[in-house]
Amino acid sequence: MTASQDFVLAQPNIAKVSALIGEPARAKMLLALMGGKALTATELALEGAITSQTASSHLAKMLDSQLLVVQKQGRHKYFQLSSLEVAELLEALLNISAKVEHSKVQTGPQDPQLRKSRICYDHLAGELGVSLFDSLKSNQYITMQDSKLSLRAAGQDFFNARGADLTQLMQRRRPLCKNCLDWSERRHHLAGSLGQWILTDIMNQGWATKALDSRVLHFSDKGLRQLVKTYGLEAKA
Amino acid sequence: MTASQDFVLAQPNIAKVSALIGEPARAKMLLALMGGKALTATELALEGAITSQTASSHLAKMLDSQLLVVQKQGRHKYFQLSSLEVAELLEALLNISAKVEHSKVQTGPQDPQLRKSRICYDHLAGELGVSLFDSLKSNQYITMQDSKLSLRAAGQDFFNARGADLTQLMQRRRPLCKNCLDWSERRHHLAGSLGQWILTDIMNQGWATKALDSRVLHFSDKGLRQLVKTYGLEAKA
DNA sequence: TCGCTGCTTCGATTGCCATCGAACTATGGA
DNA sequence: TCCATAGTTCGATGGCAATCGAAGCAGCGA
Repeated sequence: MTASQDFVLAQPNIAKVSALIGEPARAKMLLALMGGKALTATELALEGAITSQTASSHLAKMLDSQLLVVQKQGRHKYFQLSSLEVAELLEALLNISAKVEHSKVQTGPQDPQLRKSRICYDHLAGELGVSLFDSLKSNQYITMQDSKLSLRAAGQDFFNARGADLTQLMQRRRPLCKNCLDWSERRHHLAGSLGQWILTDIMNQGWATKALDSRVLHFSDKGLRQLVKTYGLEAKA
Repeated sequence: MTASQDFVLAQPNIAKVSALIGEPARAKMLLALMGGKALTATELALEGAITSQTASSHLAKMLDSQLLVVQKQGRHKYFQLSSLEVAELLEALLNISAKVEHSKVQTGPQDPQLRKSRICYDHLAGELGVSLFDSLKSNQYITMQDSKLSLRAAGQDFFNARGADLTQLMQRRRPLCKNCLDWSERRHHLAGSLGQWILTDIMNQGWATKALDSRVLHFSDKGLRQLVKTYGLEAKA
């Protein structure tokens, strides 16, 4: 054998991972897991609209290639995305796909709930997510330069006053503020550890509840008013 | 028909795009295009190790879903990735795939050339890319906070002196400095419009030439010395 | 002990799609 | 005008992988 033959092309095999996501049933399961909540095999089978046998086979494959992780609890198995990177990969795919489909004369109607406010793995997305981000910017709490975000002094005061432990948030490896392109709105919303804190806070305050079966976030009337008041959201045109 | 039925689940179809990339021959073609250069249908067929008929069918599909764009020149067709976003998606896939394969006992040897220095769509990657980035940081030309990069005054002077038109670079929509995780090194290198400028400069100075058939960048001895001297790279351990 | 439910394994079926040979069109050069 | 090359279209083939029924295993409660 020649040495040069041995050294031909050793790129990571992106086809394998991509083919996994490329199967419709698996894609549906993965998107369901973008809600951030761990789901059982049966729930995921429902999401994928397939029988539990088929789902079992799919889930085994996704575990094997480490897209998912699993926790066993009694006779249930709870699946989750294995890492933030997987969520980010899915987000990148959502964006490209949304763009492609948009240019091809919009077909079906968008789910208005999903469009209004949804969970993007661990932070708030959709119309409300975008408005909130706009508001933070117009208050100069957060400024953007070259698509990089900074939390200004006023913003630090604001979030400290709301009870966020910014020093602790900053110590994490992931950035404090990060923008995340929204596939339904084609504008940015706030990700990063601060984005995560805001969503947690919304839940803790009881302003909204997660839908059981999707990524939709349901705000109560009161919760929505509180959100608008707290962050000074613009009323929607 | 009930209204609620109409509104069920209207997420972008990520499976379609992902399935496209999930086919090995197509994946190879896309990775070849990560070199940034436009390639003809025949060249891409070679990359994918398939006949031109098959390649034609694949290319038509990728054009249709707007992963690629094409320019006709006489009897040749030159294909390119359609946007920076597609390149970023591929990069995300490379990273996840590299991580997965790494955890499964490294199989084949990595191509040492590819590992040393390669083109990542429009900027320099591989060992040299990482060293260069490290050097820019240790000189305080660029600083990192929360994984966000800033070009400091000293760095602005440095690049201005090298003939970069920073004001023009900053006016583009994409960020000036952006870090990009390197799948072979598992560390960051410099992307963004400045990263692009550096690669262009390397080529203009004649320090390196693109390999005809891959993403590998070949530095001449002299070019490499110049690069090391100019950017003050550390000698490799 | 029994039965219910969550999940997995096995095997047979099915349908899709990548593949290539052959034949075709189009461009450019001699 | 004729030939070589780039790319496409068509049709037949083959292989792979998703699917589900049936059967099995494993917790859990009564």
